[in-house]
Amino acid sequence: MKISTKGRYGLRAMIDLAKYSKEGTPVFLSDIAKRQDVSGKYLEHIFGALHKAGIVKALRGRNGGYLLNKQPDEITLNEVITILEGPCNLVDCVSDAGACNKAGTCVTRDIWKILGSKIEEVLNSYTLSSLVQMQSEKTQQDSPMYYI
Amino acid sequence: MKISTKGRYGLRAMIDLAKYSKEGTPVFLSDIAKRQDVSGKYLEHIFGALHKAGIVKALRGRNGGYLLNKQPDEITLNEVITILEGPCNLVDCVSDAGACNKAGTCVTRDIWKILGSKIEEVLNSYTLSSLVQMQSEKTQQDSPMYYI
DNA sequence: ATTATTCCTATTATTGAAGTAGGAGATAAA
DNA sequence: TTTATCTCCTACTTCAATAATAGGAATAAT
Ligand code: FES
Ligand code: FES
Repeated sequence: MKISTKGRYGLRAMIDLAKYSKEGTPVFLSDIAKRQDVSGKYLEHIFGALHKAGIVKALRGRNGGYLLNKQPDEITLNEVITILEGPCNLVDCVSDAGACNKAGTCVTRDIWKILGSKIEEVLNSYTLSSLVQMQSEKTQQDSPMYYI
Repeated sequence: MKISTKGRYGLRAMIDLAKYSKEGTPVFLSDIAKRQDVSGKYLEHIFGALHKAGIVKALRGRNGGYLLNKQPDEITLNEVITILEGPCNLVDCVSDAGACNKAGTCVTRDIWKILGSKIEEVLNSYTLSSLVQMQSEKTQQDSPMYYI
């Protein structure tokens, strides 16, 4: 039960994008890759998926780059994670009853359902903008503050 | 983000064990395997782990088998799943800060922490006995009831 | 025309999951 | 005592997914 690098890198990249794309200025993938310390070539794949899902907008050609396609406070973590990791069914039979025999009477299936919806609930309670804010608060605490 | 067969089969087997081991009578692995429709050889592996973790007791030799080592209402799903799937850290850096660079300032790490503890919370709220009861209620509903 | 970007399709290497196989050790029944 | 029936242990195999890398086509500003 692990989140893959696709989900991890992708989420970090989306937060990065939310932070750095101000006023419609597209952000280079290479810059995100550098800041987040991940392979640029690999990030291309991830943004391919994000783009296909319509959550980011791409500007091609020189000085192109990526933009969020919605306001940062309208993009939940659940949306991002679902795109990159798939719907959070902990087991296949949750969405496809045919995946297990006896799915009708299996009580563990009910548990996996409950657990999956709990996870979605948590992921739905955070947006990109809330994460950006959390991050700025966090780094503010780390660096010294000067009051006049 | 999936539960492996080890966790799925293992949990179902533990529920089966809780249901069929009455009054200290050990249950054959082969019977569990038959009822749950999984490979007996594979179940041996799973019960190896469960036994090593001390959650089940084994009686060797002819007419041997397995028993729960605690009362069914004292065994939480979290305990079982943790043994079989490992602690539910969605990413490695949650338990080992060295796994990611910048773990100190990474805000997604906080999210994975929160999510992990939420999952544990849910899994801790169910025990083997509660699942056995859920199952008996479920099968009762499915079959017709006759009142006198 | 050149340069810098996204986009698209393969390819590879490594790992983990899922299960098999064969036999050793233990114990009760015959 | 022998035999049948269990758990236990180690090794092996097979398959699919992950995590990248690679090379170039399309696009658009300079
Ligand atoms: S129905 Fe899929 S695990 Fe029980
Ligand atoms: S510290 Fe591990 S994902 Fe950020």
